[in-house]
Amino acid sequence: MSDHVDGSQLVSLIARIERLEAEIAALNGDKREVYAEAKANGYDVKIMKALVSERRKDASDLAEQETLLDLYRQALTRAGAHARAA
Amino acid sequence: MSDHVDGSQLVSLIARIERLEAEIAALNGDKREVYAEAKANGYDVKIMKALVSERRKDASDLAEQETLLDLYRQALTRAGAHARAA
Amino acid sequence: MSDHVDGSQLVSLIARIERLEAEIAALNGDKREVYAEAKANGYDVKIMKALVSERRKDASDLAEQETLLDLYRQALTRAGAHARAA
Amino acid sequence: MSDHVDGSQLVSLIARIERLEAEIAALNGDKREVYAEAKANGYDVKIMKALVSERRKDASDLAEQETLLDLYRQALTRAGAHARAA
DNA sequence: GCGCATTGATGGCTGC
DNA sequence: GCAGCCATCAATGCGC
Repeated sequence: MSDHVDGSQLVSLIARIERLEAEIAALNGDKREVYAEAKANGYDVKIMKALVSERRKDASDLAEQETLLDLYRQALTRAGAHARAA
Repeated sequence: MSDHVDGSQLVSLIARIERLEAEIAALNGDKREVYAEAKANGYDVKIMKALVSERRKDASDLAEQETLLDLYRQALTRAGAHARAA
Repeated sequence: MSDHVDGSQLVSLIARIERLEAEIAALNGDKREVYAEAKANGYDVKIMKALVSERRKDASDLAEQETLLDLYRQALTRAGAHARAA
Repeated sequence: MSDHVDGSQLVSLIARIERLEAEIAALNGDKREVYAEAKANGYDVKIMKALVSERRKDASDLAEQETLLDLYRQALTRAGAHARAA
């Protein structure tokens, strides 16, 4: 009897999860529609996505560790690393 | 002057996208909470996720191409293919 | 002078990474070719991939926690959860 | 008898795929080692990955559609879109 | 040209 | 408490 799982609680949990996933799927559908509309109005969807992604990053990175990245880039340049560091 | 993009329309589109993404993020947060609650009640989250995933597949696959997969499995078994087809 | 990165070491590390990534890309190309060949011989690529994936799982899961998954499935069935736990 | 699959050919194909996947897995292991070594030498792995990714992109994008992206950025700026296009 | 499948990147979780 | 690992999510590339 010990390997007996409380079904009704599990049902409830699973139901909540599936409800949330359904809502998420719906919203993703909406996103797709917005992009479709954008394209219909002559915008380049790929670029728009890049822009959104950029804004998402900027929001979190707070001016960023760009500094360190620059430093590495310079180090790479100084040392050579020509032709894709082959 | 042709490479001039209608800013206000773009703003609107981007805003709608970002709104949708925010809602999706919130729902994903909710999902995480539900799983946390499940875990707190002694359920195995990994298994639960497998179950949800399974139900998702079943919903779409409608009895499935299981047939063909079985056929391939049998072919593999018949011909040998022991120890991971090494 | 402290924010000075040793360029030659970085170059070496990056070069090794890029070498590895190039080899991986090549092997992925080979995989694609094998699948193309399979398709040319009348096999269903999608099913084959499912099979390979299945074997990969089986290899790691070692008979698995199928037990617990079954238990959850049963609990769900017992309690109802009809129509996708709506 | 028609739903009979040539087992030995399938075995061979699957075996080749699994061989390739094993090699790829090994190389990915090597990559992980290189990054671990980098970290041990004081490099910031996350930044290094960003750098590698950047170089990967640069290689393919050939100077890029940066132009259009800039245009969109400007349009956005002109029109307002303050505070994350809320 | 669209949708899907794989691959790469980020973030959460677990073990030390 | 942090580092390493794993699982999820976004993004690119391929096939239909």
